[in-house]
Amino acid sequence: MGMAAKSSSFNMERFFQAFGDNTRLRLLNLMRDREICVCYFVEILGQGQPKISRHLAYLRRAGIVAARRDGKWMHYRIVMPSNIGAAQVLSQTLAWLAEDRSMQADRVRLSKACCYPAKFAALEAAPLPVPVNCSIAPEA
Amino acid sequence: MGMAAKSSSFNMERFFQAFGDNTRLRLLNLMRDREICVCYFVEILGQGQPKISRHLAYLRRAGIVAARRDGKWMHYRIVMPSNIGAAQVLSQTLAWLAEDRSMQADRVRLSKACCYPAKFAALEAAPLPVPVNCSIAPEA
DNA sequence: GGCATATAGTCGTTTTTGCGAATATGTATT
DNA sequence: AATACATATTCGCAAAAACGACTATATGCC
Repeated sequence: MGMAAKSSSFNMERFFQAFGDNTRLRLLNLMRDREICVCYFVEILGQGQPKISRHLAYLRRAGIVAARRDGKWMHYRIVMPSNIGAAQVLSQTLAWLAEDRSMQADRVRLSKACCYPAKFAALEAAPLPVPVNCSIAPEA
Repeated sequence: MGMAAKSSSFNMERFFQAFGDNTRLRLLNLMRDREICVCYFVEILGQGQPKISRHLAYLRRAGIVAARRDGKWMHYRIVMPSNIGAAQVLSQTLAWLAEDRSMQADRVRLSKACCYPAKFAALEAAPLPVPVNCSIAPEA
């Protein structure tokens, strides 16, 4: 009694464009299994905060990540699109990112920052990233 | 025995950008299981020939398709990238395209054009698309 | 309220992309 | 070699994307 997937109407062009930028790929790689707050992205990628925020907004509009406010901090996490094809491509891509050298390097820096946040002035008071299972997107 | 995949050095950004355009997605969908000559693309998509050629060149430079000359005609086919992650994402994407309504419509038009090429002035003399198995890309 | 902090959004500019029109190349035919 | 045909490439422009600098908003704390 399942309902057939509405695979039309989904904008595949836009979906793939979201992956067509290295900064966004790096953000997704960091969020692969954790919910992370913006200041960590800024610290790990070493890029300006407005740039990070803009790319996160891009991913949010594309339905690939979701945000959660926690006081002053905003936490971002990956959400699986309800479109089946999109979800499969996203999963596959996340697995691919995990194999990439430079993406692994980002993850190493993230681990270090999580262990010793006090060493990064900007992270001293920030909430630590928290493991998550990628949630399913609410009805588009 | 086996050689480990060189997953670094591959430009993921560029790879995904190749999918970030509807014309290119339509071309890939048509090539899903056949080698097709340019005049068919032009006829089925109803777009100018230079535009089609430019997008095919884009896909070729991205290592996603290969071309074969046959007299006056150029035939294009999908090639699986040697990068494992890329190959998996490509396969997944082709399967996704097969589910999409408008992509299915393109395929229907292609089938009709193949059955009655004489009905399309431009295809009268052109070589028919030929089924292929996606070949593996030669060493990058 | 006033100030500090974390993040988001705007503005103007630079870069990149996609396009149609025109042109060039390569192949077959005569 | 002249021509015709299929395809590729170039050129100039318009639209879109990405960026840094700046400004705006939201929250917490005194």
